[in-house]
Amino acid sequence: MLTRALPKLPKPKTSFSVPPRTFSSCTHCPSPPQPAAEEDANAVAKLVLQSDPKTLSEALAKPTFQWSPHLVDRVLKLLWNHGPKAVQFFNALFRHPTYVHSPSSFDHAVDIAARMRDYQAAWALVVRMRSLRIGPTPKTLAILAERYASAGKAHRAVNVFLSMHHHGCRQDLASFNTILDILCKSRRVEMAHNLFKTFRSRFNCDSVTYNIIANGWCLIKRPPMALQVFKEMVERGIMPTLVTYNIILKGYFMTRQLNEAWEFFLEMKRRKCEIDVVTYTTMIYGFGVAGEVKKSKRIFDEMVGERVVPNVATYNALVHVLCKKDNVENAVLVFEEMVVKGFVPNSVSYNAVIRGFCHAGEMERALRFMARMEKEGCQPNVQTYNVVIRYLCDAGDIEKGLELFEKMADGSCLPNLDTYNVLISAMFIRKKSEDLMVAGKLLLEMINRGFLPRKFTFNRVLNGLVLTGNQDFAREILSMQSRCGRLPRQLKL
DNA sequence: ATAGGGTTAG
Repeated sequence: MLTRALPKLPKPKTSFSVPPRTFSSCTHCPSPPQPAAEEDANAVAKLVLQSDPKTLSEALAKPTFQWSPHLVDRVLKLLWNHGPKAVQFFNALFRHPTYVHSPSSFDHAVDIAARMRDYQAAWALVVRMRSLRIGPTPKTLAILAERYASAGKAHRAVNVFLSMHHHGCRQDLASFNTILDILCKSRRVEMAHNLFKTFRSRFNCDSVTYNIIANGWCLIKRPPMALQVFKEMVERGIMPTLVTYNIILKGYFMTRQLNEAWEFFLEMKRRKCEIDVVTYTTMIYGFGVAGEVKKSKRIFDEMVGERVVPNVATYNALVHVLCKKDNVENAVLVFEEMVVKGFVPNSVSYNAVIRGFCHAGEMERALRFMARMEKEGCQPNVQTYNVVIRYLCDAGDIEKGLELFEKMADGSCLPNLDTYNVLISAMFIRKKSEDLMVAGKLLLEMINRGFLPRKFTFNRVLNGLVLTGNQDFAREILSMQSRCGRLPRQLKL
């Protein structure tokens, strides 16, 4: 029996439960940040995208702009997918006669520079924060560590943590938990576990620490290791929480151990856990994705019967499952039910339905749903565009895909790495010389925007250009590739 | 930015 394999555990401490916020995000009552700020940010982003870097400082110094940390942060977020422009904007404001950057804007700038792997620029900003005596904060260093980890430089991430005190930050339990989480989320769980074992006596590790490590093992599909962490936690007198249980539960689903997940869920009930909306959402999603849609729906009903109130994430899980394993029409019914009950769908909800339509080959309905999304005040995001563009191209409507892509250029939703990859792949469908020229153009454009194409993408485009007789353009891309630090492969031109 | 549930695809 599985339950016998579970360590003997005390009844978990239940996390503090927040009352459901069904109507708190009503569309008629906009949240605090002034609606005007959003339009200002869009206007500034557009201006930055269009202007010559040399005259940008002057333009930004004009009294038309009321600079505030919030506005600067908004603009940086809009320019997120155009790193060089974002950095230009941030630097140009240094020359403003009165405005001084806030720590949070610095953090965004550090993030953007580090994401482009310009660590020198990122550290220069850290130094500048220090001389202005506004940082770096532990968050700044966490951002840097995260960028190192996701660039495959986990050791440098650890070094950032180990040398925190050199930057005027305290090494405490919170920063320790953060670095462990960063390592785990970039799948360096073994390294996280080792760091944990090395330093656990120095910090008063808590349930959060153990939960982070347990979650890490689940992420790389090793629930047995998570259970071991669980056991060790109990042995050391740290009470598991509902979060711990929810982590293990999801771990079983990730390894497709449905029976174990079900048994674990029953065990949670037996141990009188106060099963919450996260537990139920995990169950609904887990069974649904595994194809057990009826069980998903039954669990949804059970939740309601138990007076656990679903939220948008719960509905999103169900909508996703119905799109994938049932059919879009039923997903739409659940979506409408959610709306009727007063829940405000978010971009995840809309994207799930849009993907459902795309998958069912209903491109017109997907596009109409996208328009509805916009009308209801939920701006289509880059994921929305990526899905629709991908399916339009797959369906052979490459012109329409390109058209949508052009629409993104105005700055309200700039294309990201995935968008470029999707579109470049689409340029191979028709095997037309002109399409390959477009692919080459897109490749150069993405590099100019701070994205580093994979070697695979370079090779594919190079091959395509050579095969269609565009040798000159291929040469240009090859030289760009070597400037990007990617080894140019042998190619006869 | 100290932990858990919805954004990927056959």
